[in-house]
Amino acid sequence: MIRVYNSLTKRKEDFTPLKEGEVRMYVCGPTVYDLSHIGHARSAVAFDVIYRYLKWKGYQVRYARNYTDIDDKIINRAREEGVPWEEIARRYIRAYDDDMRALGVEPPTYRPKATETIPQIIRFVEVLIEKGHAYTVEARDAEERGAKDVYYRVRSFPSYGKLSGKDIEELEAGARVEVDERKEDPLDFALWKASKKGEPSWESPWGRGRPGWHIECSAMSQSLLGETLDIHGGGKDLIFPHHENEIAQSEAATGKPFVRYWLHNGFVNINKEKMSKSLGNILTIRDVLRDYPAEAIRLFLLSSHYRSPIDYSPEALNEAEAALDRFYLTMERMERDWPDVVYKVVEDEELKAYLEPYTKVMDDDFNTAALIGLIYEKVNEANRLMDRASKEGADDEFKRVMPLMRRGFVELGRFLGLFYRSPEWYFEEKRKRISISEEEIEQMIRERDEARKRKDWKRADEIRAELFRKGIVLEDTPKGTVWRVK
RNA sequence: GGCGGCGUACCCAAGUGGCCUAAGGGGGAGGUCUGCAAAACCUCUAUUCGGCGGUUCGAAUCCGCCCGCCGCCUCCA
Repeated sequence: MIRVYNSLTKRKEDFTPLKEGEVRMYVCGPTVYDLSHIGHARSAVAFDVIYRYLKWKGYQVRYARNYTDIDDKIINRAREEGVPWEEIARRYIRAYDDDMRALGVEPPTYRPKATETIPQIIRFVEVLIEKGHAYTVEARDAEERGAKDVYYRVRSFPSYGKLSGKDIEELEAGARVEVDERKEDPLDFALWKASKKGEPSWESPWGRGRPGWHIECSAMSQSLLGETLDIHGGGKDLIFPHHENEIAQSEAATGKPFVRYWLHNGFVNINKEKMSKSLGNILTIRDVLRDYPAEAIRLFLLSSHYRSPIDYSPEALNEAEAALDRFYLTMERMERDWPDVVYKVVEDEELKAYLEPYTKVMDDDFNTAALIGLIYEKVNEANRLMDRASKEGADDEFKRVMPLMRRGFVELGRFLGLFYRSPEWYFEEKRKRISISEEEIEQMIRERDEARKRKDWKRADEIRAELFRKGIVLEDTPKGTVWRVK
């Protein structure tokens, strides 16, 4: 039984999807007006693991993650650059997709765009008006005469505030939004905005206009996944007002519960501070990808629980990379030194029993941090067993356990998106980061071997030190000298 | 001001009533191996979980107060 922390009830609950064996999940994707940062990566990776884990557990999962491709920020950006807004949206959707691919994030089942959901959005707004949850007002500065804005009537939804724990009266009192006399209530939010001159617009019953931000998620999730979702995710900062408003829209329109389990991921901080444009400490996914292997970034992100804040630092990424090296070094040793043992086929039942402790921590609110801890205990154990076997020979227990371990790593890696490569592939990738050629390295190693044969330790150590400066580590093994990237 | 979260070793980070006399990674000290290293392994590095009280047979885990940090309340992953 999977248990999840539900932001709505603020408790961990047993996870039972509405329809047995099927999970419908929706996660708020990016507004595509700029390159995505490491915080977007965290959200995407966290829900990627949840998605994969649910599938791995045997659920049939339908997962939607949207692109908000129409928004003030996109329009502003287009204006600044003097290009059509569509171009901005297209450019950053592509950039986001590239980043996700680099990070090994699986594409969701559906990737809807707001601009491709306009008819559903319009229909949704109409329903809200029909049911008395929305009203139109005369638009200001509209391009088209007589065009209307549509607002959601927050007071018409009694449980408004149930997700964010906010009290409508207190929100009212502390409202920082500028007063707009056309609105019945300062808290009312836009469902549809009449477009101004030069803005993108669509035909609607209220004249040419464009959708508000919150409505697109309600409309997209409903049209793709139905009226009640099992899981809805996003960053913690979306709880209010975005997700609160989604609930108000969807539940007012359908009369049914919108979401069974609300999941929210924590932030990536830099020096304990939230990343923000104003602080100028935004770190794009690309920035980080330039300095570290994508898998190390994933390991860093998954080494903390998804709800906790994590602090980004070069040291933290270096540690993640070192830990990954350790894993692949061990895997390499297993496959290279004990091929007859580790590749032995393991029975499904046996594997299942072996993985039990691992799935137990994942079942507990997707605790990837604890899982990674367990994996590294096994890395240690694998090395210990191999140390012993190489001295005393491989006994039956060794032959039984080693294939399970190898297979276990691979299996767990399937939903973590980690530990799934061959060691050759992993180290090959690291080699791309160094400037010295393999021929040069081999040449220097041969030279060093000569020196070693002469017992010219001084010269041998010089060569080793020189390679080290170039990012190459040498290891003298009984089978000869091997090298790898630092 | 309202709402929410966090504070575990030198650093990162699990654990949230008894498997904890507290995982895992990094770092440090010593050792095995080695020409010396590296890698790997072994031992050590929190009798203690921000502080003070309380509940309990039993608390890092529950409750209260205090201290410190952070987020949301406006666009935001």
